[in-house]
Amino acid sequence: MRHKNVEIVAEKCALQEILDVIGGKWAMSIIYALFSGTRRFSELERMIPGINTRMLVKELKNLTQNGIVTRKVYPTVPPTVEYTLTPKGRKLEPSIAELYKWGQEYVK
Amino acid sequence: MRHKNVEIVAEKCALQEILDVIGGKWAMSIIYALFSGTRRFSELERMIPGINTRMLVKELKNLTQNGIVTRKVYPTVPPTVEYTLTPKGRKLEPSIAELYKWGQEYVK
DNA sequence: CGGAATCCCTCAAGATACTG
DNA sequence: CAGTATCTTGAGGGATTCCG
Repeated sequence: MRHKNVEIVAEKCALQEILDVIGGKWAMSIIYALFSGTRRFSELERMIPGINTRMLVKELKNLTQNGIVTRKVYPTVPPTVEYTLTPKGRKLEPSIAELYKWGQEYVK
Repeated sequence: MRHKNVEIVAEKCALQEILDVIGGKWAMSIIYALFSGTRRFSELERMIPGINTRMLVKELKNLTQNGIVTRKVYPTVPPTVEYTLTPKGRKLEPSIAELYKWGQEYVK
């Protein structure tokens, strides 16, 4: 008999927070795009094929509220808005980079 | 000017495969539970609070089809079914472990 | 024990048009 | 340019019952 005691894993808190951040369909793509540095809204839109305005806005708002990215507005005309990863967000880099590596190794 | 060229990131293939595997609400919990070794269906059910039968079945089927876990049936009465990570699945360990660490560091 | 089969429902995600 | 504002759809997920 290999497993006498079944330990409880995946207590809600940690898992939920993680999935709230990277669980969305586009969150990882956005974070990944921001690894390369600060980006404007339209840059992100062009870097991530298939995303639409509404989803980009929504995810960026979510990431901002979760303390993953910061949003900086320049009062220009037309408006300029820049998004940057926070330290908390940058700490996701190793994990996400690893996941991408895994994906590339195992896709077909 | 910091970013002359906007590189395209997050091509669909890699990202889609990754999210098909760990994007589901319970996938990460299941994979995480299997890091500790082979588990029976009912063990997983007890290790992951909040999951229900249907979702566990569904995710395990998904993970099996994606080559993340293997399913072994023993013709006993009552039936015994064991789930184990494949090498491909075990290669997710570093990334997911990192994510959990991140979650624990940054939850509240 | 390890599922399969139903029913039900919310909400994530898409498309599109409009605006300061 | 960087977003709102609507409308719509389908799939993800939950609860429950039944079965070999």
